[in-house]
Amino acid sequence: MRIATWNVNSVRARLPRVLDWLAQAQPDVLCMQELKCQAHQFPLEAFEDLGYNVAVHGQKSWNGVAIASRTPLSGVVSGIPDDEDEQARGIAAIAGGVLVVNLYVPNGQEVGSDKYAYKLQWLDKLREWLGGETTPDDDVVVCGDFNICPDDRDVYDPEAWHEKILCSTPERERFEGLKGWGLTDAHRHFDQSAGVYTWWNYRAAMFRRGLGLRIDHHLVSDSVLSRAVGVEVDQEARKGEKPSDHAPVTLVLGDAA
DNA sequence: ATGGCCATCATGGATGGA
Repeated sequence: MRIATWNVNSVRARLPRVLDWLAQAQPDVLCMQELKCQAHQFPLEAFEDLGYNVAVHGQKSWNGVAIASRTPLSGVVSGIPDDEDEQARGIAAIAGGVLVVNLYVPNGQEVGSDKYAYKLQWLDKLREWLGGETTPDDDVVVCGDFNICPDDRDVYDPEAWHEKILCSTPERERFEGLKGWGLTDAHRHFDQSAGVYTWWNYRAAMFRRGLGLRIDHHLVSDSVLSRAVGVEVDQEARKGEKPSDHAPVTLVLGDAA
């Protein structure tokens, strides 16, 4: 089973790239973030034509998340972590027996800003929501665009980013808190090395120069980790015409025991 | 060379992204 996450930066602007990637990579599940459209604007038929069932949580202009799955989705929940949140940043569903939680964590803009406070509060609420929804004894994958570099190995220039947005200690503490609840950063489990990135700024030829950040993650429960074979970042998808600024990241699971 | 982009809504330029 392959569970991918990809911040597509507009599903409508990116549709040909996303469909090409789906046809080629053949994930069982694709979690998308930054749809930048309402649910009724989502190009549903194109996904269904490729054999995917889709659950969409959208909003006008910004944010928006969706889960596409080859097997039917059940128990779809949106409005994560908070029903009152007007921003469409979380959707969860059971796919192939696994609870898949797809997140687009707020960016935070700048440490100390109102948006930064919202980000930290959002992450605190997420932790509460998870505890109320499931337990780490279940098959759980919490994935998406976390907008957090867990440690300095995930940053092309740690000095320049020291305590900056995406790298500040309070953000990293929230990430560690999710791990403390009972989840494991799947990529880091398999690869201790520095310099594996999932996002590269469009500006300044950052991708060509290999200067990026690792901010898209799979946090998995122990039962999922025991089935995991590896995590793949598809840098090819960041090349070519009209790419997203994020690469798709795929958690690969072996056959269920 | 430390700056370079891109999408949305709208139809110029502000806003947001990370």
